Amino acid sequence: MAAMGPEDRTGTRPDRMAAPPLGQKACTPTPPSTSHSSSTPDTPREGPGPCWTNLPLQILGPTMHLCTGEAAFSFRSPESVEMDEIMAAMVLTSLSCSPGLQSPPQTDPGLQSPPQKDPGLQSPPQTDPEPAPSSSADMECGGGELSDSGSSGYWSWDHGNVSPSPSPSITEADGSPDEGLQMDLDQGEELNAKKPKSSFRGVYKCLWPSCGKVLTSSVGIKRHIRLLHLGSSDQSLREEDFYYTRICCDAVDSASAPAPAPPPSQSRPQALVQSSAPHLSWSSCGSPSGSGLQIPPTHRSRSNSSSGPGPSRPGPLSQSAPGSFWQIHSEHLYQACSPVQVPVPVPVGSRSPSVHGWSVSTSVSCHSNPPVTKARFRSVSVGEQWLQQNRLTTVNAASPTRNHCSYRKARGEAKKCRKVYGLEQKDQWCTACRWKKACQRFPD
DNA sequence: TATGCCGGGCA
DNA sequence: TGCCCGGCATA
Ligand SMILES: [Zn+2]
Repeated sequence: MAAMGPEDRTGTRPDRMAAPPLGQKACTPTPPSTSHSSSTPDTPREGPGPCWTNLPLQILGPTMHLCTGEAAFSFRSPESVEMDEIMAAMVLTSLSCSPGLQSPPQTDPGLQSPPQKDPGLQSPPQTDPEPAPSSSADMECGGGELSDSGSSGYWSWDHGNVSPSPSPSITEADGSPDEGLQMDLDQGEELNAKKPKSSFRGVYKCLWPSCGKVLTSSVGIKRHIRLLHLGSSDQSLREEDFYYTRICCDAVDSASAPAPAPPPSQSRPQALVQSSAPHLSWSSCGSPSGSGLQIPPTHRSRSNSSSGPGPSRPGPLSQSAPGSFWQIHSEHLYQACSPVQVPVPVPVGSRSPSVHGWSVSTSVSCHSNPPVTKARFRSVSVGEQWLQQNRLTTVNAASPTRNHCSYRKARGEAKKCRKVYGLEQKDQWCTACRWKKACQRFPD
């Protein structure tokens, strides 16, 4: 599944991606993933200019983001920044959802220019809405890093959330995942509730931190945001867009799926994500989790809220866990058998390996003492000896610790009486051999 | 299949 | 306790 997820998405994405020429959308998705992979250093590959900007942002911090491309933004006055944000938001909204929603006047130009839009968006708006959540989200997705992306995702929501819906919005679909993540993080409940609704296909979700309200109409959601969250202010009018997301069935599904995954990711997942694909970003998160492979065995402690996801993760865990299990098993094994001395592996019970170890410790040593010569001298005594020794050995072995390990010694290479003398000369055999016991004359 | 032995039974 | 053998594991 997991694997599929990412790929599929990528596959699907292309269309979408292509559709929105804007770097934005493309960016949103990618950044997260990349960010994960290369935490800081990498400057993203330059392909999608804007997108990459996000990366730096994460690292730098909310305000900084702008920068990748242009430090200038950082310097800007808050107001200007806000303006930018608004602009960006407008553009995004227009692109993603409905051109009609708000006519972003010139936004378009601004948007297209990759550098600006990201920066603008992220800086101000973010802080308000979901500072904390984003972080949490990050955690889940795959690594702390993601969280940053999450924040970016925040923004992404604009583009991203998009609903696959019929036409235009397609591009947005990419972004949707982000939202899903955040949402999950912040409000897992809400998501659940929403999903059903989302099934519709075009649902607008309120992104306000504590609010998960879902409305079917953009107007309604805006109204909701404006009235309940923003209050009535000039900015509020425009920022509404920032606080709601459009969700499509697809988006929802994907989002839901991924959500679980994220938790597991943490350390390794990132790698996966990266490898998998840039676009994956969120979706990738899901997939990775799905793949689960690596994940985080030990650390995952925080799987976040993810009480649920954690368990699901077994996949990954399983692997990681497996490792631990292995050790455990091995240890147990040793305990069981080795207690005595020889490291001979438990398996011994069955066969060969044990030979050296235990033979040495127990029986063999004993026999070695009584030189062959003696044995030859007389069989009778030998018989007794054999019995005694045999008993002794058993006793020693048994009492001490290893009961089990009643392994059979592996057959020694040395020729025994039987072989040496053959059936014909059975008389020549040592008593033990005659009795079908361990040969004393030719001990291993 | 032959060999080596354990485990068990019998006297 | 001594002797023998069934049966298993291994080569
Ligand atoms: Zn012998």
